[in-house]
Amino acid sequence: MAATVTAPRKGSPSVGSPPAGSRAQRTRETESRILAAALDSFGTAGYDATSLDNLAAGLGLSKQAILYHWPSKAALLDAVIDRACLDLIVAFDGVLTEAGEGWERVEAVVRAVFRVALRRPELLGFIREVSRLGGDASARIITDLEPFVARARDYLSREMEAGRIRRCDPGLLFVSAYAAVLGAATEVEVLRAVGVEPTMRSTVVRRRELLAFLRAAMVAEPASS
Amino acid sequence: MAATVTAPRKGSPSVGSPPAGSRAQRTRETESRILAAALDSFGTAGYDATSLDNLAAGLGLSKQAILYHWPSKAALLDAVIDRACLDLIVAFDGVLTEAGEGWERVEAVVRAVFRVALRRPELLGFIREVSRLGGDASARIITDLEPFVARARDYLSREMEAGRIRRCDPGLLFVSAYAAVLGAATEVEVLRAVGVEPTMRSTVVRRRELLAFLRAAMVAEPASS
DNA sequence: ATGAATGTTTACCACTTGGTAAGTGAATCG
DNA sequence: CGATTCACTTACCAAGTGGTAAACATTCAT
Repeated sequence: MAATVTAPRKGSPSVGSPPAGSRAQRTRETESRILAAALDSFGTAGYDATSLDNLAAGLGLSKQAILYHWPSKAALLDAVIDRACLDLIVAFDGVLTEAGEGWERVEAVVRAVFRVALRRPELLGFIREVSRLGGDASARIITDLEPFVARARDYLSREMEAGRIRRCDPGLLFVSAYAAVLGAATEVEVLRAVGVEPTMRSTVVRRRELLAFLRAAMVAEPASS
Repeated sequence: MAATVTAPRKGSPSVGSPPAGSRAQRTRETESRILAAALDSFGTAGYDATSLDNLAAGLGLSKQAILYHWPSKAALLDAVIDRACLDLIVAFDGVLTEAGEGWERVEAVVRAVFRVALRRPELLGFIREVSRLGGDASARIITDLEPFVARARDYLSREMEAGRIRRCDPGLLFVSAYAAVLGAATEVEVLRAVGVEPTMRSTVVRRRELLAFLRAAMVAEPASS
């Protein structure tokens, strides 16, 4: 654009100039940047409120650069869904495989959710947004997260079997817990409504409160503090 | 809706011919119809995905008819918010004033929420949508529902005082319960994900399950079956 | 009846939307 | 080296978007 770069050799600090790696590598990186920006915007502003033009401008690209990598906005959404689900699985995989049994593990998962809610709020917002959009998008996210959900349900079933968690329909228990956790982690507006400013400090309190709530609701034997 | 009006002169078969009442009355009715349609569309399709043209067309009006009653789409949203909050307060007022003490009353509220979720799903969807939009809209809904929320919080405080409900921060307990209830009532996509088809029958089971969940989480003394 | 207020429509506008077509400069490959 | 593929841009479009202006019909007050 500005400089007369004939021999990039030495990474000129301007944007887009320095060819960092192989072509395929740079392409992948561009796609990754687009996906990250789209995930952010979809998850915060919403899908409808996100225009390809704005998205591209924020990345220093033109809209057609995006449409080169994906044929349509809907296709981009699909790609973002896959990416978001991958991120989620990565974020939770550790907690789901390690972590102890019974309540301990549930607590670890809740802590993981709050960690994600703090560090990457757009990710949870995006899940909400997609399930709001319905249709193909919802179907896709369900498919993507199916193994994940299955593990959670199986885990709950086993814990019930072992008598460590109150016996009930594991699917419905999962929904209740999911709703409570995601809500407590993301519904900042509601928090404001009840007079709780969502600061970092209050988040800690909120998490503790939610854990007590969940513990009381899920654990089988009455837990004497 | 069709016949028996005074003398529509020649009843042109087109819509909107029969003048039902006084002018002011008909105006109010038109505004009410617009608000109802907007609430429905905002609550299901979403605010951004709802165009004034479509909205008007669905009512047999033109877009400008809407813009006559409210100066902008944002102003219409405000009006819809007020209306939705009014509907909510009406729907819950009975349960909040009548209904017994302690757990009994919580249960009555949860039943009311599920009733609303079944009969008027768009209403709860709209609340979600507005809190997602943030900004002025969220502020308005918070203001509108403030007395409502205050009553709920006060109630929880009193019940804790009386030892009927587990002692904790009433605001945070409210959030947890709110998230769990609204989620269980509205997150049909998540339900599908865990293999629960949201039929009328399963809704009953879901409500019972949620009540058990909430009861375990909230009630102070260990409730023997 | 007459004139004003009211509710609504047609016409129009500037702007944005997702998407297409064609062109361009650089990296890659024969 | 030359040809080609690749990643991307500029130019453009038809279909909407919320919103304005003005004309029109009906109802109300006088």
